[in-house]
Parts: sequence; structure tokens; C-alpha cells
Amino acid sequence: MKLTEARQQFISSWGAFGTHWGINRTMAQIHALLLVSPDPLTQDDIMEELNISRGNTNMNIRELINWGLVDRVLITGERKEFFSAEKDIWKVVKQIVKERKKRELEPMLHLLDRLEAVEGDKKDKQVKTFVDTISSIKKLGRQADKTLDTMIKAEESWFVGALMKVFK
Amino acid sequence: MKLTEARQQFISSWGAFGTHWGINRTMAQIHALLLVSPDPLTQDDIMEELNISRGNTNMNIRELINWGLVDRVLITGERKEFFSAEKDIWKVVKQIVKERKKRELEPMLHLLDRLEAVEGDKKDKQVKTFVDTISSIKKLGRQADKTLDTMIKAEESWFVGALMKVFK
DNA sequence: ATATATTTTCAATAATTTTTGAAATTTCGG
DNA sequence: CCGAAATTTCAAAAATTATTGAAAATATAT
Repeated sequence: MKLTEARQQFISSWGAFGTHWGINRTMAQIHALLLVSPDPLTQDDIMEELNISRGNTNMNIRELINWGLVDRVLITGERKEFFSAEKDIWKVVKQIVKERKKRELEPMLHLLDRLEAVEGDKKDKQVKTFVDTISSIKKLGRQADKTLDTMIKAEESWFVGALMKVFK
Repeated sequence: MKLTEARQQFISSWGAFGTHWGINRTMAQIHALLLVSPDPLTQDDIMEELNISRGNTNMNIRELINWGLVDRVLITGERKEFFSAEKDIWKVVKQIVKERKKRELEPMLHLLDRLEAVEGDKKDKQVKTFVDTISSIKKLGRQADKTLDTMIKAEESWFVGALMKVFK
């Protein structure tokens, strides 16, 4: 397979992959493109390569910057802004985990705290099932939260090293 | 907070939560409803409670069954089918991980295998960056795959037990 | 076997999300 | 400060995804 074709396949699959994880196609594609680009790119480079409009490109680059996955890069002598993606995939994963934890897991845990305090007789089957469900989700959620904190602080070896030894 | 309100909030938040993870709102809501229902429900119960059409209800129940999160339950003396959700949240999480691994992670790893074999001179900066990116994603992906296998086999204590001791 | 209840399908419609592109704003060299 | 280049915004349009509802298929009781 030729490089051009391989790059295209990667970008397009990364985009499709993203849509299964609540990330929009274009954002994932821009990320993929920057991942396989040795040097920083401008907005125009990205527009041209992915065939998308200026507005779309701009919005999604900004979103990637918000997620901490892409950086603005200043190149001396150039007026335009350049963008580059973090290439260390373990850092990328940690950054995504960190953001999703903050944006989704933590708010969900706060909601569950409030819901667990529902009024009503625990002998009522409806109430009991509700409270039990909420508590068990909360319990697992808190465990996940702690585990992810550990992961965020860990080295890449977390995945392959100590953990495996514990179980096998 | 009253039970009715708390249930509604849970169902609606679970639905919103789902949309951030590539799961459609209704499917997540049906799942939430079944999680907090002490007894199995019929399609009609679900339609009424969530105010959704018969077709929509049917499709999403079937999808939940495909994911292994909901079971058909036969109740003697009843003509209609009843549905109930697995209440053990750890089992639910493991089931979701198992399915997503199969549906998404594994196909992605196969794609990366093919892409890594791109033609071209490794001294070319473009080729080098591409191959390096693909290999490092693949490496991490394989580690994740193994770790998730371990998790799928593990008891709930996996999260809170041995793992924590390794790092703290 | 027939009638009736129940489930499933799927084309049409609705809702939501994404994308465009042109106008407004900002940046920066001279 | 001026003017051109670059960036950002956002209402309208397009694309995608979800939902409806009625018809078809299936299952069950009598």
C-alpha cells in the first residue's frame, strides 16, 4: 500500500472510530492528520487535505486545543498560525481520559449523590431498587474515578507492567 | 426529592450520558428504566413510561438484548413478553467493555496491522512519522486489549483491590 | 382454522448535528 | 494608523441520525 492511500485510510477510519466515542468525525480526522504529519500544519493545509470549509476547520481545531490534544505553534517569519498534535500516544490517551473524567464521570457522580438521597420508605420495593441501583453505580463510579486518577499519573508501563504481573 | 422525580432525573441523565458514548438516547433511557424497575416490564410499560413509539421501543430493546444488557423474561400466565436488565453493575460494565472491544478495538487493530506495512523509504520523514504513529497506537492498543481481557475475567475487586496496592 | 393479540419491519418524517461560507473581527507589518 | 492577511463567528443549508406509525408478520388462545 502506498503512503497516500494508507494515510487516507487511517484518517478516515480514525474519523469513523471517533463517532463511536461521541467525537465528531471532522475533529477526529483533523487529529489523525496532525498525528501523521511530521511538521506543523496551517488551517489552509488542513482544509485542503481534508476538503472541509474554513469555518469547520477553525472550530474543530479550537476544540482539539480545548481538549489539550493540539497545540498552536509559532514559526518565526510566518504570519499564519501552525498546529501540531501531541505524538506521544500514551499522553494523548491520558489527556482524553482526564478530560472525559472531568466532563462526564464527575458530574455523573455528583448527580448520583443527590439521587441517592431520595425520600421514601426503603421497604417499598420501588424505592429499594432505585436506591440500590444508584448506590451500586456510584460505588463502581468512585472506584473507576480513583483508578483513572492513578492511570493519569502513571507511566506507560502501567498498562503492560505491574498490572499484568498481579493477575498472571 | 420524591422517587418519581428522582427516577425521571436518572433516566434522563443516563440518556444524555449515553449520547456522549456513542449510544443513542432512547436505548440508554430504556436501560436506565429497566435498571430501576424491580420487576420486568413489557414493551407497553416502557412505551408509556418514556413516551416513545412502539417501533422505537422495539428496536432499542432488541439492541439492548444484542448488547447482552437486557433479557427477555417469560412470565407464566402472561401472553406478552417481559424485559429485565442485569442489575449487577460490574457485570454490565464488563459486558459493555467486551462488546466494544470486539466491535471497535479489534477491527482497529487489524486495520493498523495492514497500515503499518506501508511501502516506502523509512528515511522519508512522511513515511517515518506515519509508521511511527501507527506502531505506537498499535502497541498501546494491544496493551489495552490485553488489559481489558484481564478485566473482563476479573471480579469487581479488580478495581479497588490489588491494583491500588501496586501503586499506593 | 380463525380471530385476536403481540411483535417486527421499514418508508416517511422529524429532530439533531455538522458543515458551509460570507461577514465581522482581530492581528500585524509597514 | 492603514490596509491586507488571518482568524473567528454564526445563521442558513446539508447531512446524518432517530422516531413514528401503520402495515406485515408472527404467535397464541379458543
